[in-house]
Amino acid sequence: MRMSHLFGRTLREAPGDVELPSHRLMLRAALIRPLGAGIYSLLPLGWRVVRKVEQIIREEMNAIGGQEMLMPVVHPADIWRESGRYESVGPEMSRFKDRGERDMVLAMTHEEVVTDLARQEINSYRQLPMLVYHIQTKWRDEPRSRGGLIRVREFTMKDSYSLDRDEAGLDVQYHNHWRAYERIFRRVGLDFVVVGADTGMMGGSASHEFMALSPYGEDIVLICPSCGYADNREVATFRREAPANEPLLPMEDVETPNATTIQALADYLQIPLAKTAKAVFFKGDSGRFVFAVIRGDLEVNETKLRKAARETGLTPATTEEIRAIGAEPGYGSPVGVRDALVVIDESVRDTPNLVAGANRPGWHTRNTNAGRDYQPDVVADIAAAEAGFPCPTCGEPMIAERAIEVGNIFKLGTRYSKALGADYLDEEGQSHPIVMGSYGIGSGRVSATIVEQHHDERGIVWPVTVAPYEVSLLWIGSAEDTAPQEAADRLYHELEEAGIEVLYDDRNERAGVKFNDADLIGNPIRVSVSPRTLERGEAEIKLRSAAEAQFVPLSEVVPAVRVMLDELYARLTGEAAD
RNA sequence: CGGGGUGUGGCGCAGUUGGUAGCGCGCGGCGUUUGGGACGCUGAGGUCGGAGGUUCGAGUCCUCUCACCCCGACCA
Repeated sequence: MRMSHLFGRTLREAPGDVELPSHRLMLRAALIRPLGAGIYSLLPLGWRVVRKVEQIIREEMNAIGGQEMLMPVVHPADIWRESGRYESVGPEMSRFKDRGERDMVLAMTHEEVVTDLARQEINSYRQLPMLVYHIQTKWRDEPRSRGGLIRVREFTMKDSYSLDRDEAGLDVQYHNHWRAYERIFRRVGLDFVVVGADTGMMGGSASHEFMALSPYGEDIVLICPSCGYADNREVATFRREAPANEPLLPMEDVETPNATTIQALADYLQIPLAKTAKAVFFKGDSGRFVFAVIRGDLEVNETKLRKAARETGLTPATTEEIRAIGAEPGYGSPVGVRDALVVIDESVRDTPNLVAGANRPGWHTRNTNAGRDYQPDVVADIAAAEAGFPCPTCGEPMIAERAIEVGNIFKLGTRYSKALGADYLDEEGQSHPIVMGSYGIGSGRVSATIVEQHHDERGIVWPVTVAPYEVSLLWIGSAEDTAPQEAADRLYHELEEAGIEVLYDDRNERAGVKFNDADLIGNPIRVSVSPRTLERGEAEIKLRSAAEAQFVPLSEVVPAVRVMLDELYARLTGEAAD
């Protein structure tokens, strides 16, 4: 490709309001352009990257028996009504009516369509197991898109769906995907961890997320450096201390003016945070008031609380709602509240004589004890794990890292097949629901995440497997002296004939412009010729990732580039590798 | 949805107490240059996000509105 004809110009300066490195660089390097909030065009260079990512995904999905297909982006609302998600999914799903006043939706995922297909096509255990996938546009009207291609509203995702007769079959497909995903992310050059995750709106029994570590990640993962335990913070647990063994003391009210926070309370009474009980109030989607109690030194994890309370969602309660159940903001206590689901953390069950609120302003109560003074409706782990907390499996301190979710795998089970009636007949002629799994990778997000992990102050440093082109070729010198251009033209044709992808900067620009653009775009190998190199009949070859260049005779450029490319590819695809 | 911020030429920005819009980069032409974002001359390009209002006069003041960005809520 000649840069003089390339659609899309590099930008010397990025728009002032973009923050993420990947967002800045992808704009500057002419990979993407915004159309609206969370909606992007992929320019030719960006599209090449995404297509390479998708091709790697395709190869690995095919390798585990996946069959590629394509399902529609516009769905009749009916199949979403059948699964129950037409009602349960909120405004992130966009709905509209067609000219016949029929309810339609824009696809945010494709479980319903696959299940609909499965009930038509699959009748017998003889047809199972099956694995289908597609790479298709999704629309999710996110309340807040941000960060370039990391979090967008319109995006492209590879989603695969496994169909099996039983859990054992699902386990195999789940494991196959796990392995395939590891190969995919290794091949595109991502540094990642696999963590246990919440199953969220998908339902289902198990889920893992593939997390690329990045300071700009939106998720937090807890990792144990000692034993390898890793979980999304939403579900991460930690080893609890043994229950304290001390006699239960009688309750006693104590005046605590202005002690509306746990810290103020502990300071005022001169006690550790761990001797206080903190009340946190929520209103559940069901309309129920959820009264969570946790020890003062811990924080409530809303995902865990949501599960413990069996709510689909929680919102912080208002002052009026809190007073309506007989509690008092800042001085809340589970003792004596009414019309509320009381959920206590294990820490509250296991720590006697906690100081809690007295449900009246300015007063707390000493020596409250769950079970004696009030009956919790649920005792559960609702505590957020933090960096430094002991690992649940080995007890060593864990670390917390920010990460970007680049892939996930879900065991759906029979949630959708039961709802839509996707059954098969077994050897005895008995009907059973198909056991399903779903597995996603966002190709645009993967591309942006690669940039997050592979850039320097000059621009992007693409892993060779996903670079827009393998080689940036350029000539420098004056336009009058045609020797460098002619040499570069010859190299361009030689490289292309050798099957090497070349982005040829044939523009009549100064050296600085060409070098800076080459660095910005970040193709892994740069080949340049100039009057200086031509004096010795040589070209300069430089790795984007290296500081030093080497010089080779013009006739050796193609084989030299070939060798360097082979090494770069081997590093990412070879089993051994660094 | 809450909080904060920004909208002035393609990009980055300036614009005073309200007085008829400017700078850098980029873009076209000519010339000089040519190994890390050159220089000179010249030229094109803006209903100042939109609507309404105050005023003799609004980029500037007021009201409403739209878009985008950041934080949070939210989220396969």
